[in-house]
Amino acid sequence: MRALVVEDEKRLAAGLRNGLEAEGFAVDVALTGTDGLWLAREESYDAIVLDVMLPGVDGFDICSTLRNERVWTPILMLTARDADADQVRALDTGADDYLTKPFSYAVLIARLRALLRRGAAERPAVICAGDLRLDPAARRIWRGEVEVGLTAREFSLLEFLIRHRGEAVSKRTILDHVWDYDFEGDPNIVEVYVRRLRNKLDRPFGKGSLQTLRGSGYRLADDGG
Amino acid sequence: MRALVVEDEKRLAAGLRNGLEAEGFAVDVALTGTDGLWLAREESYDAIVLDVMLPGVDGFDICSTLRNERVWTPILMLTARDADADQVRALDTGADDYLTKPFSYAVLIARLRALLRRGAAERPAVICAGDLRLDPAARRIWRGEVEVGLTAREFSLLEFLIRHRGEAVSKRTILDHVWDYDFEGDPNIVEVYVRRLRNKLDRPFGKGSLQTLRGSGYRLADDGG
DNA sequence: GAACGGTTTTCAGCCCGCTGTCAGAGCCGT
DNA sequence: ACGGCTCTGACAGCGGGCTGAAAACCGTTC
Repeated sequence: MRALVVEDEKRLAAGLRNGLEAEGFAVDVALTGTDGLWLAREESYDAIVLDVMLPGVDGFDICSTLRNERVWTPILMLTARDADADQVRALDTGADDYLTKPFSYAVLIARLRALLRRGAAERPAVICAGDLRLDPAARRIWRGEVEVGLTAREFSLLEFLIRHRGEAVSKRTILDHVWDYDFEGDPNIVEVYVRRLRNKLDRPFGKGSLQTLRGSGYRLADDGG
Repeated sequence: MRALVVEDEKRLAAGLRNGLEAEGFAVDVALTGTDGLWLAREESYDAIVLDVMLPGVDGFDICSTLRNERVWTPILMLTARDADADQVRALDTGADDYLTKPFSYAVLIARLRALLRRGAAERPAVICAGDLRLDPAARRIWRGEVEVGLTAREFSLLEFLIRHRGEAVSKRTILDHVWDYDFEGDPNIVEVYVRRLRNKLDRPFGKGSLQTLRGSGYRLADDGG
């Protein structure tokens, strides 16, 4: 379990590191908001403990930035005791829980564990193949930073392919999974829809992620093209 | 301070009543899960102590039912020592803390006081999606600064959507949650109500937060439009 | 009980765009 | 050059969703 602590008070930061490490976490500490944001983006943590009061980029900024970038790592915010508004704002900007200072480590750990348990299950992960991103819950697709609109059938097909990225999938398999399993129409429909996906996801971006394996089906490149 | 104790072992129930009353709590005791749930709903407590092992409706059921009904009274669950899974499940179903049997009254009281301190303020009073705000307790809605009046059904629908903001929700799911789960009328009703929400919340403000995902349902933009 | 305002549900018609089909051209391995 | 896949553009039908209105329902008031 890796945790990131973003906290500018050095004493508190050190205390948190010790407390969490004693509980078996691997801990990184960032002393500024900028560093914190950078680490949160670059590394992959199971949880983030975030002080709201930071010089420069504050906790709210970091939190909303991460959420905007679709980073769903569980975030526990540390707020000042008397600032009620902070707590509302913490949850609004996308934090999963908050703790008012001062707090005991026992409580912190308990909350963090609760978050971790909910954590991942909460929202099904977005699936990526290179710079192709698919959010199953929201039913949204991005190629790099631009969102691409797909119809229901196009979405199902892409979802199937991206879940099997890097694998060869036969036309028959696709028909069974994306169309009704008893579909008895023209298998050419798959070619038609592959083409539609290419037109929306590959051609405009100069990519070639959706490969034809003549005689044995199709494959979505696992690096997204 | 009013506390509810839900516990079927009479000796333990009596002990808890004495211990808590000695600490200045006004205590109600329920000996069955059904009674406990009923009391928790009807009365207003500052804390609930809930045994997981109950004949009939058990502690988990009570807890999740209450949370679903948006009753956020702090809940302390009493679990069996060796059942690790119970403790996880306790927190997952929405309990705020748990205690393994056997326990000392001193610890119970201490934990309970800790819960009370965090207490009700814990849960966000309002849910937001961008500049769309919903106050579940007060049953009020604002778009930006202006309050919008909704009927009961409109409110339920919006509440459901805003709790799933950013996610695609199918018409069937909506029917199950906003209408009776066994609703057998015309699903067109959802379209009708979506339209009413749009007329009240989007159109007058030049927004388009309530999107149609043809073939797969609706989605409330998580930035509110 | 009758009248009434508001809410909820049903209904029928319309529209648009998704879906699946097809025929012809293109491509590839043999 | 040939035969089988695959690609491509066009097209017609269908059905999902939208809309306005009317009917059923429900709680209130007289």
